[in-house]
Amino acid sequence: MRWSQLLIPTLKETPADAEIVSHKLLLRAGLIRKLTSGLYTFLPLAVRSLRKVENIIREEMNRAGAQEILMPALQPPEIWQKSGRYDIMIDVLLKVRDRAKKEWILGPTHEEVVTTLVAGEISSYRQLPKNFYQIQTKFRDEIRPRFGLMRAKEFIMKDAYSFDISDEAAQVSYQKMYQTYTRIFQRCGLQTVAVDADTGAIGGKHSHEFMVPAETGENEIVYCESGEYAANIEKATSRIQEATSTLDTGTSVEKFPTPGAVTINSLVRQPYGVAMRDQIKTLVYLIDGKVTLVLMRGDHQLNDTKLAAATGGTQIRPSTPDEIFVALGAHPGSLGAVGVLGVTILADESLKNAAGMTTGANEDGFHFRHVNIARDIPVTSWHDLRLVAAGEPCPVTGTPLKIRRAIEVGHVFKLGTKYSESLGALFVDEAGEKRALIMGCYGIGVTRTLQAVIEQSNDKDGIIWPINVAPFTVCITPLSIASESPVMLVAERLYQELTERNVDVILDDRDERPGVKFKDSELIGYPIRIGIGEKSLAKGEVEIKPRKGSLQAVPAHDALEYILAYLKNNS
RNA sequence: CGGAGCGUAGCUCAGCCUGGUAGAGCACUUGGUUUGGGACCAAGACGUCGCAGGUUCGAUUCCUGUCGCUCCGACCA
Repeated sequence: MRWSQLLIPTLKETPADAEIVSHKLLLRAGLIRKLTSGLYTFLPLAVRSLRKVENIIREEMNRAGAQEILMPALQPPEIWQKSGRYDIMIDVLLKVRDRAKKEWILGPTHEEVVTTLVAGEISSYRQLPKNFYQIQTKFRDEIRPRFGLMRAKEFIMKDAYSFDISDEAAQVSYQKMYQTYTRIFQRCGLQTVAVDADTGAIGGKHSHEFMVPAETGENEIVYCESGEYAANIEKATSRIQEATSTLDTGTSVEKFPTPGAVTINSLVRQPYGVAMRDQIKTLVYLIDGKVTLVLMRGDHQLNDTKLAAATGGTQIRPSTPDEIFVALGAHPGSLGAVGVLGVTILADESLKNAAGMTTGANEDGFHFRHVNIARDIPVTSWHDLRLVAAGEPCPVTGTPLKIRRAIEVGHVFKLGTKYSESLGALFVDEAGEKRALIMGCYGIGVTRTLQAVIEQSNDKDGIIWPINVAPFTVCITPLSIASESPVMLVAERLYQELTERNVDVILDDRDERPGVKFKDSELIGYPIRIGIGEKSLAKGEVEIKPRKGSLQAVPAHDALEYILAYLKNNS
């Protein structure tokens, strides 16, 4: 392609509404433009890279035996009611109405549609296993779209769904996708880490997320440097530290005045001097309308996701001070669970056997001490509810855990029979029995992956595209564009030759000064630039500048071979 | 949904406090000079100052409302 004919609106200045480097570069390099919050137009260069990412995904999915289909983005609400997700996902569903005022859903994901398809078309174990995928636009009513393509109302996703006859077979499908994802991201030039993850509203038993480590990521991952353990912080656990006081002095619970002391920290200070880990923090939550007490050790933080997973609740929020006063007769800061009856009490595992603890007395200005949790608190059930903190022992190796931020680009789930049962996707097994299909689902945020590549690969001058997903692989930069000049003749010849070898090449035929051309090519980040100017051409040379390497003067007649060799060795 | 900030030329922003009908740089058009790292000179075009009310002789400026955008949060008692 010739640069002068493409819409590549590069910017010298950063648009005001971009916050993170990849978003700034998407705008500055002329890849995207915002229509409105969370909605973007992809310009020619972005489309080229996007198609390359999509094709890598297609090749690898096909290699893994998956079949590409294309499902409607517009979906009937009835199937969402059948699966039960119409209510659970109500907040993210975008809805439209047709002329008859009938409601439709703009699909945020396609478990319901694909399961409906399979329910109708697959009926025997002989037809299994199957894996169907599509690359399609998804719609989600995000609370707050942000960071360009990272979290948008409309985005492109590759979603795949596997159907198997047994858990063992489903495990094979899952593993195959796990490996496929690893290959896909590798080919896109992305470094990813696979981590244990919570399954959230999709449901299911196990899942892994593919994470791109980045300071600007919206997720936190917990990992052990040995590589033995990595998990999303929502799911992460650590070995329980045995620092909690378990000394049962035999002393019975004693109420003592604590005027004005309404935080963990204020009880740590004198005159009380109670260590954080010797306190019980009592949190009050409203879970599906029911008041629930959640007990944590004073030095621990509650992990909301674990709470949701432990209770199976869908509507979870902290109670308001007023609701708390009605339920417990005291205000936040003086709450406790000693002797509380008729209310569900969930406690974190780290409090098991805890004794000699201090907690609120449900009377403003008073706390209890010498609390023996087994003796004094009617705990309904025990759970792992803790938010893991850096430095805690790894559950596998015991060495200190680390935490870093990351961008989620892929997610694989074992779904089990949640959807096949609710939507009637049954098959007849070898024995003639009707059973529900075992499902898995596998997503890749295609547009997010594109931005994650940029977030991970850039420098002060601009994007550094990995060869496999660059909008153009080679940029030819003639420093004069007079049509019969020696410079332009060499440029045109190389352009022809590279095109004939199926190399994606752009010829910068703009009538611009050299500085402008160099800056633009570096901002956009083509993997290789071929500079052709009168000076070097006088010596019979052209200048080959890999985006992340140093400039090489190469004889003009060797340039083609040099580039082909470079591409072969670096992609 | 709560909090904070911002809406002035295609982009980045100034002007507003102290009201008198709008500016700079970049980009764009024309001409000229330039031409190996985001050129220079000259001329030109581009604005319902987000929108709607109010105050005022007069509002980009002050007040109210509204819409949009960005960020933080939606959580620990």
